[in-house]
Amino acid sequence: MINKDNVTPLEPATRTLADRVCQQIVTAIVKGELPPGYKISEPELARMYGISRGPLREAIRRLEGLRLIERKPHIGARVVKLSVHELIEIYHVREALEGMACRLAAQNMTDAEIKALKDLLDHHERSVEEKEWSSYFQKEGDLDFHYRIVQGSKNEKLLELLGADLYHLVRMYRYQFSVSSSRPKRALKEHRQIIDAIDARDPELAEMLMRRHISAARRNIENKLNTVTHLKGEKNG
Amino acid sequence: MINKDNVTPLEPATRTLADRVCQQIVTAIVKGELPPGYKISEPELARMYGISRGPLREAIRRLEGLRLIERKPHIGARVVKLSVHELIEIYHVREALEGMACRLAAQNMTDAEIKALKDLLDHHERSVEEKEWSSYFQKEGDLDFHYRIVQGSKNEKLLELLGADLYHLVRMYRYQFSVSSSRPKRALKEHRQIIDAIDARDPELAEMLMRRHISAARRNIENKLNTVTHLKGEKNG
DNA sequence: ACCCTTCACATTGTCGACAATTTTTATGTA
DNA sequence: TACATAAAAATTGTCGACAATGTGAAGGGT
Repeated sequence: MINKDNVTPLEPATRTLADRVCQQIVTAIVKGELPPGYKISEPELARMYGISRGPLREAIRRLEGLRLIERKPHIGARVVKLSVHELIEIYHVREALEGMACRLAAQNMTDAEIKALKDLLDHHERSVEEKEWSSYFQKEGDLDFHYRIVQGSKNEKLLELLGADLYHLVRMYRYQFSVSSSRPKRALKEHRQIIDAIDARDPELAEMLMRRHISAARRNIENKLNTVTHLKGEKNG
Repeated sequence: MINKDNVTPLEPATRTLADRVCQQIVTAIVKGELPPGYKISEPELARMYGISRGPLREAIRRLEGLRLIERKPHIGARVVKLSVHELIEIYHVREALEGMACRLAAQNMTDAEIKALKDLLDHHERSVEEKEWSSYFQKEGDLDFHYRIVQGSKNEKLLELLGADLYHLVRMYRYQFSVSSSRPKRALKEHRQIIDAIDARDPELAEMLMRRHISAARRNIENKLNTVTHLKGEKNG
């Protein structure tokens, strides 16, 4: 179930053990190496990452706060189960939150940040043409764009909520079902419209375009996944 | 600095030590018994709550996720510092999130829930008349109302974000500066308007009223605190 | 064959001790 | 007196061991 080769063997870099291992586990969960519903065995993970159970348990408590695992006292922790319903909920919340972020970004983003974001879109466009987006754009590039908009809103709380609690889950879904196929080109076009509205310092238009963008993504997911009826990773109950 | 009498001496109730202590610390922080900027000493707190450092550190990791303390590796954890700017940010986020929640509540709340919420407002009104609201309504009653609306939205993610990440901080602010004085009566009136709109199953109106309600509360805070220029609890740097 | 009880095992929860790092204190020099 | 250096104390990070709880298998009774 778990491939030890995928585990970076504890780079003795910075910070503390619990922090590093926490980040490693986040990545493992997002990429599906620790599949949904998987029972977190403390001895097993501790052995795998070469640390003691103390720091590992601290990491688990942090993962719990990130809503990536669910824990029951005296029973154990499991990787969160994915449900279409929950993903749809997240997209509704993103619509409200990122709509607001986009409006604020049109007011507060610096010209330099706007320029950098346009350059990023150029890079995305080249990636799409070179057909390498399946590995990058589809998984990370899109959230890069959204994350920068939220940063541009200059609202720290907004950044915390979206960055810490929602984007991990979105990335998780994206890695596990490869959603969006005909969307990328369309999404890129919508991204251009959004950054143009921000560049024009038009908050209302920027918010409206972002809400429509996320709403379209949500409907795309609804259509794709309602036909499948239920999900892939139904093992490990 | 810390009054040991305020610490419930470890009720051997349910769950695990770390969970109970975590909840106790949350309350202590919200009520200001652990003041903003206070240095969390692991040995001190462990002795105070009568537990070992192991569970306490897990609790601290959880507190960190709740944004109630900030932690630096090898240095320690401190209770978050309050800033007017941050509080204003939170109210902006609440405007977007609870506006959405209120719209959804008008669609998804059951008749029984609406009835119960109206009863709660009746109770609040009596409390206000009996002048006992300074201890209850001002601190907890208002958030009771808002929390139930969010519950009524039937969106779990929304409930998590507001309940886990924002309301603790709002309660913290409320306990520490006693904001809102002429507001309660006005707020109660606005609450009635909101529940009426929900009862009428009018999502757009409900959202608009909620946004206006939170926006008014935010402006009230801005006016109150901008004149004071800076905050009370500036000790414990 | 089915179900309940009991016992052994595995896992989670908690603790005290040691190692690593930071902060404070003491000391000597300009 | 002021400042830099270095030793000392305190605090955080990590570990291994023990206790408490939950899980599952074996055995006996209906």
